Amino acid sequence: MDRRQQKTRTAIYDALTKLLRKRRFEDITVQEIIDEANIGRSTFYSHFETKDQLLEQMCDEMFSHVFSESLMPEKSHDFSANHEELKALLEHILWHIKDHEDNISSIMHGESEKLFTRYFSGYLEDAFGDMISHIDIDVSSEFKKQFVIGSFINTVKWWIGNGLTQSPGEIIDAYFKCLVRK
Amino acid sequence: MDRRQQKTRTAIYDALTKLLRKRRFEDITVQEIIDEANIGRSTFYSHFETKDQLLEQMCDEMFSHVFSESLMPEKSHDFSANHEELKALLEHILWHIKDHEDNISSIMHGESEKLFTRYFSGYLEDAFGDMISHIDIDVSSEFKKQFVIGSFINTVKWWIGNGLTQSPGEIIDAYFKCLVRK
DNA sequence: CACTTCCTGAACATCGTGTTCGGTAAAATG
DNA sequence: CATTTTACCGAACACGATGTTCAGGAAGTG
Repeated sequence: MDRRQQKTRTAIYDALTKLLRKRRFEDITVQEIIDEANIGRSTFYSHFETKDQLLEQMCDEMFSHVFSESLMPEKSHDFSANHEELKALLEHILWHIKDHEDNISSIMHGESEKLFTRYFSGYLEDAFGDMISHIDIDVSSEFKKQFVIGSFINTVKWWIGNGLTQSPGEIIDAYFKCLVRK
Repeated sequence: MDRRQQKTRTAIYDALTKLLRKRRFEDITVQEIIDEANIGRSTFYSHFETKDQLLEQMCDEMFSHVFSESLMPEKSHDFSANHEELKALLEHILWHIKDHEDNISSIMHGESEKLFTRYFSGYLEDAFGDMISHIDIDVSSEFKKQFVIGSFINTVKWWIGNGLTQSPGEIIDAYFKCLVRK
């Protein structure tokens, strides 16, 4: 790919990231992004059709980094071993989130938060998949799924909202303590 | 208050409610609301400064209905009695939500969903208050609060998103089964 | 019947969006 | 190198939504 394209692309990403630290996405103007990135107006529109598309592509890229590097565990037939692997996997994801703290925190306001939830939720359905079926509670599996995944995402959002104060390990421990109640 | 004011006010509310059934709040135009309400442009702006203010006031009114009629239980010193009262209170709220199904469902998209969460969360902090301190898990009380309230709101959102298929009683039962794991 | 308050709607200024296009600079090609 | 292709630039433009203003008409009040 042309170097020039790369340059403007990252200039735009960097500009948006910087602006997102100060205000919500919906309050940021295309012109501001253009000025911050120091590019021409038509250049912006030759790269992205709209401001929303920019956000989506930027998130796509970021989340694929966060999640793709977190490989799914091999599924053994031993449930408790699986359970430990799941905890390790989730903790691993939290570490990745911590790595991208700067970008993720700024995205977690306004409309863009929903993108996060959607991505995360899709990913977790796979991760939690058969763990959920092993939970022995007398409620529909749909409800179980909603409860387990929803409360996990919530917890992560809460963690991010508080500036990632605790360590990933602490969060995972606390979450499973609340969920499993051994 | 002047009857005319009342009329235009409810005309505006009704118009917005109707439009919200079809698209998200952020995609609705002031002019559309005006046309749907069949009022003059300047009339709208003499009642509300902006579109957002309209939404906020409308939600204020609705949520105060939903929650104000749900009185807090008297706090006894018997925890398990308190617990039953809490379940009854929560079920009561869900019934109120069901009553306002039409309005609430349309509000639960886009930015307005956050208003719901904020209101609900504030209300639940009171409701769950001392119940949370009685849960014996070795995690910080902040975390407990986040987990309990967050997962409840999630559940309710999920319920609403699915068209309030189950009965309030079923939802409360399922929620407490997952939470308490007796 | 006065008198006050509210509604009306056209006209206007303002702002953000997205497009167009002739010109310039920088890569790629051979 | 010389040539061709490609990306960037930015001013100008059309468009649509927002919010304000104001003079005149309609509806409540006493």
